[in-house]
This record gives sequence, C-alpha cells and structure tokens, in this order.
Amino acid sequence: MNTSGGRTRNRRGEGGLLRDEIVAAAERILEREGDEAAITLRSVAREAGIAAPSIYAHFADRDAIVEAVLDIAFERLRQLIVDTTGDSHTDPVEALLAGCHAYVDFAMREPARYRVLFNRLREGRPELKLPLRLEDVPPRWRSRLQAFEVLVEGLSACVAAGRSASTDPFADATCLWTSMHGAVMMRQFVPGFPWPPFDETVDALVLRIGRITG
Amino acid sequence: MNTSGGRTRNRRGEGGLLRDEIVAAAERILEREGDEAAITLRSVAREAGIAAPSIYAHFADRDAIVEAVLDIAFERLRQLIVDTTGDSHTDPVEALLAGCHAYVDFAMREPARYRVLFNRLREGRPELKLPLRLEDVPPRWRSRLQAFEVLVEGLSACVAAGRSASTDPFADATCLWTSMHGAVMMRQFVPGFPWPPFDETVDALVLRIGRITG
DNA sequence: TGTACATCAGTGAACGCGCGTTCACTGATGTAC
DNA sequence: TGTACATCAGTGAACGCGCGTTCACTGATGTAC
Repeated sequence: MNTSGGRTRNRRGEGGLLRDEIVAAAERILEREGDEAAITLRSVAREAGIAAPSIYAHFADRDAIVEAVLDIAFERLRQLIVDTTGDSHTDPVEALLAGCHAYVDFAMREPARYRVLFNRLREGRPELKLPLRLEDVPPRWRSRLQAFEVLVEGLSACVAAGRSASTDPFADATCLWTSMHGAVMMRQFVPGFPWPPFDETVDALVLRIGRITG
Repeated sequence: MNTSGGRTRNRRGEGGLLRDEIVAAAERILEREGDEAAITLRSVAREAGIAAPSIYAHFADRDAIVEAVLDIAFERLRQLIVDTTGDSHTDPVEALLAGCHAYVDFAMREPARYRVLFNRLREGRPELKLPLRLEDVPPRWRSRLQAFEVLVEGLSACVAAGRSASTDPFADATCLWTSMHGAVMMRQFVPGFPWPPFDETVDALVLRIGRITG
C-alpha cells in the first residue's frame, strides 16, 4: 500500500501507468472473490489504493474495466492453447489431447477468470454463420474464437491422418468443447461431488467424442 | 394487480397463501430477468404487489426466497426425469435417451430456472463419498441428486442389457451429465454461435460417452 | 344478540450501506520566455 | 538562470439510487362473554 499521505502520483506523461494498475487490481479482486459482481468501481479503487473518481481518467465506466479484464483473459487462454498445440507434437492425436488438457488446466487453475469469459458472451456478440471464417469476425472477437478454431483444426488433422472416424469435425469439435466446459463448470460449482479424475475424463471425452481410432 | 387502495388481505388463518404468491413472484422475476441477482427483496415485493416488510412474515431473509425457488426447480426437474424415464420404455437405451433429451429440454425451456440450480450448489453442500448412496445425503439434497441417480441407473441398465461397453457406469454417467450441462450452458451463453442441432448432439453424447453398442 | 377485545395480515417511514457518477479542487511537474 | 504559467494526475465531498432490514403502526376479522 502507499504512504498515508496518499499515492505518489505518476510523472507527467506516465498517467497511463495507472490504467494497468487498475486492471491488475480488478483481476486480483476477480480471482479472490470468484465473482464478476465483486468488480465494482469502488472495490477496484480501494484495491488499487486510489480514489474512485481517478478511474474515470482511464475507463469510461465500470463495464469498461470488466471488458479489459475479459480481453486479457481471452488472450491468455488463446496463447496457452496455441503454445500447447504448437509444433512440438508430430502425432495429431497427441496435439489434440495436449490442447484439451491445457484448456481445462487453465479453467481449473484460474476459475473466476475462465468463468468470466463466458458470462459476458451474451452481450454484444456477433451473429456467426457457418462455415466459421475468422476473417468475417470483428477483430475483438477473433482472439475469443481462436482457441476454438484450434480445436476444430486439431480434430480435422486427426481425420486427415486417419486417426479419427469423425464425419463432421466442426460438430464434433463443438461438442468436445462444450463437454469440456461442462466438466469444468460442474467441478467448480459442485466441489463436494465425488468427481472421477479429471485427466481420465478429458482423455475419454477426446477419444470418444472425437471418435479417435487406433 | 390490486385496487389502488392496496392489497385485499387474506382472511385470518390464510396468511400462508401470501408465501406462495411471493415465491411465484420470485420465479417470474427470475425467468423474466434471467439472472438470480434480479431476485431482491424489494423487486419481489413489487412484483407481488405488497410492501417489502410483508415478506418477513414468511421468509427469514432474501436468501430464503431464493432457496424456495431452488427447491421448486429441483423438484420439477426431478419429476420430469423420473416421468420420462419411467415404465413406458422397454429398451434401456431408449429410456436413457429419453431422459437425457428431457433434461436438456427442461434446461433450454426454462434457462434461468435451470441455471440457478447450479449457481447455488457451491454453498452449504454436503461432502459426498463414493459409492453415492441416497440414504447418506441430507433430505433437502436428495431430490437434487435424484435426477443424477436416474442417469447412472439408466446407463447401468444398458450395461446389464449388453447394450453398453461401459466399464465404469458411474464415471461415464457423470461425464455424460456434465457434457449435457456444458452443451446447454454454451448454447445459452453464446446464442450467436452456429450450434449444430441440439437433438443430434444429445444423441451423439449418449451413444459415444455411454459407449452404446448395437 | 350485542359488544369489547385479542389476534392476525399487512403497511409506511425510516435506518445505514455500498454503489456509480459528478464536480470543483489541489498541487506537483514541466515549459515558455 | 529565474520565474510565471499551463498542464496533468489524482482527490474529497457530495448526489441520488436501490438495497436489506427494523420498527411502531393500522385496521379488518374472528371470538369470548
């Protein structure tokens, strides 16, 4: 925290630094409280050690803070998936499995950050059409869908390599995605339940829904 | 609504009638706003056409109203599943499919009511152990798990009839349950996405995760 | 049958709280001359 | 080099709002005698 005299202000021209501190404060609150509703303008200001009105120099309103947190969360998830399914795997089935495990690991390691991703999709989303083409999606949505694209491509690669019997990789990848989401959400919301080991569940989902052969 | 002079009060001894009106008002708000947070003591009072303090004669606090809504939602879901998988099916696979379709139909037809079921499980849940025995679960939790029990039994019946290759019906039923949950949640939260037909998705989930043969 | 009274269902005003947002401001820092 | 001043980062007090909850109350209804 700061000296009791208040915050030592940023140098001239460096006011933008506070923006990052505000977002970081919001992220800490989200992860600590586990609920997006805990991100209020005043709670963020308290966490950042500043006066509430100071936020308005950097964000139009409360929602803009949450949007910033959201953008970061999507980018982290996207980056993680891309890294994991990257060039280190020669076997497409291994790559797909690795990507799926990375996805649920992220979701379970940073539960509130994962959940907020899907809380917000209701509002302001574009209407998407088949076939999904990233070029048609507004820029801010691109990174949000890229993790999913990797999944479709991963399964398609298995089909191409003769390792999957899927006749509709898009539908099956979609089903795999939502199934992993459900497995994550239920484990987070009903922690008292005797859940089977998550790794085995993920393997089973990929192999069965993805119709992996051999 | 009532005459402008205010509510015509219930007869003596019939004060309990207001309890049902309060719960009904809360359910209307939940379904209309789609968010449990919209159920506030004052919003419920407004919806029911009564003064806010009148609620305290029937509920200890705001949370008690939500609890009542929750109990009703669980009972409705339980009843629906039990009815659907009941004695009308001779084929265990047909019974399992019918139960699963009924589950997702409920969830999609009354989205807010379905969602609130799982919002609340975090708090005050019992710690459950394997094997799951309904007798060990506190009464109020029994109906909440019964829908799930039906699923495990449905899959076990398929195994017994030689129609499923599952070697762990509990784990597979769990996986099937969470997968349906995820499919429902994603369709509700990301309505702009080009989702494959839900019926086909449910069939695929049951057949593949349940390892249905023949 | 009439009347006094206890009971019960429900109300209106008020409380303190945290919220988002606005406004006029402060005071350090850099710049023009 | 010195000084007046504009700019910028951030503040403190205040606003109206809806919230949960409390309190003393009202007035119709049924009951005892």
